[in-house]
Amino acid sequence: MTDFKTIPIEEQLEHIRRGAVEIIREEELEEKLKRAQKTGKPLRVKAGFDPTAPDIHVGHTVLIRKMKHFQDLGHVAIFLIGDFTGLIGDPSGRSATRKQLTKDEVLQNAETYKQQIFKILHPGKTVIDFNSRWLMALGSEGFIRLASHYTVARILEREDFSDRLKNQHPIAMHELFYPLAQGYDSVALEADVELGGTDQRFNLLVGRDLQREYGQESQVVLTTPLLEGTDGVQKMSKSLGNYIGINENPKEQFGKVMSISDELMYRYYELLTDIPLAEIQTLRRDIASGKGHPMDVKADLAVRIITAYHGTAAAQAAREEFDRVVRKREIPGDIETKEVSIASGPLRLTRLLASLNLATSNAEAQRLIESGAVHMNEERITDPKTDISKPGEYLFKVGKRRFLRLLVK
RNA sequence: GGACAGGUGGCCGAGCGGUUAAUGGCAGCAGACUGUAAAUCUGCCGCUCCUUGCGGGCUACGGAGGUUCGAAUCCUCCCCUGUCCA
Repeated sequence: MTDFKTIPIEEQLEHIRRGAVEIIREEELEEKLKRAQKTGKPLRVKAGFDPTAPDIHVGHTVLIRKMKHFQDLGHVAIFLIGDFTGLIGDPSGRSATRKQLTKDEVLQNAETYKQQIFKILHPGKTVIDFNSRWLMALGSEGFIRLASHYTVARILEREDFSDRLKNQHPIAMHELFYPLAQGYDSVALEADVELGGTDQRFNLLVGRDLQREYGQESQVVLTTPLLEGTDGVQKMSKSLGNYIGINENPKEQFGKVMSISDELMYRYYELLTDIPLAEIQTLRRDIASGKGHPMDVKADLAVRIITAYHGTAAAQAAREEFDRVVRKREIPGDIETKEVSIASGPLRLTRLLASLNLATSNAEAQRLIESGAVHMNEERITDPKTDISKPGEYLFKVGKRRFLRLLVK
């Protein structure tokens, strides 16, 4: 078995560096790796996650895949669920305080996490922990004592805080404690390395300082980029609706990957696959010279991503379905069928579309019809006053990708 | 505690007594085109009713009242945020 005890340090570093934005400090990492090799003791690599959002999208996987890289080298990955920090909640804004999670909900969310992250991580090599274990035990006295290890000026250095201060936006007291709590996690776990998105840089660095304060060797900090969402501009997030969920069905995932811009796909290649960087460069060159076709390259990317979560067969099927429905504008293989009765009189199409969830409201249905988006039995409907008055089987198509078979009785 | 500045549609951000469901941008949806749900261009973008009309009704500019024929726009009180002073 090859792992950190035998793999040359330089090779390990190379593996770790891929996709990393910053490693603070690389010399320290090298030292830690050398020591691990000498003592046979693996590094403890920690990354924290929010307990309230166990819906993982491929943006999160950039970080999780980095954990996997460490695991591949034989190190220990600690998947830390921030149930304590999540308990306090981060209102940031005037909306209602985030609801507190019960112990049961946290455990349930942890299960959901496992079910998703183990598509990437090795279950046997992953430690899952909860920060309430030690942060709860601190008590208010311990918390204030913890706070004495850091100064206000240093906390306010955080860009996000100083910006808000400058722009006259609110900063709640408890927000100042977040970096401290997170930093203390590293102390409690005696972490050698902490991974986080670039937005976490400050918090990760606080961990280094606190470890030193508590007489430990400082962790190495490795930041990963925040992946742009399908819009190509903003970071991927569920609330912006520009995400690709790893639990989504393959067809949906395929479409979403195909919807990213040609430029963005190289970034996805780099951060969401393990294809060597040199090969990605070749793909780019081939497309620029006309030797390769961006659509095919993008479809390959989609297949690779989907294979990881649903297997090869499902990925291929998704590709074929996409070819059929989107490229050739044909009818998809399996269409949902619903039934409706006209016993009480003819049905106005607009209302029907809304009730079938093919449109969000009657008004929306009318707009769709007026813009030529609605097809019934392969014929475009242009009259918003259309009624369905005869029984039979109808095939509805709304836009390019919403299909429904309707049995009218 | 005092003085001042703010709170507008999913977000950002105009409007500051009347064709204002509210300019513009982003996001979203649709159509055309295509090499894909890329790019580009165009249209739409609160809900609802019908006799589908530059139609009717309802809801909307932090909250509650008030002034006015008429308010997001003026007044009063309250809530929230920030700045400065104490």
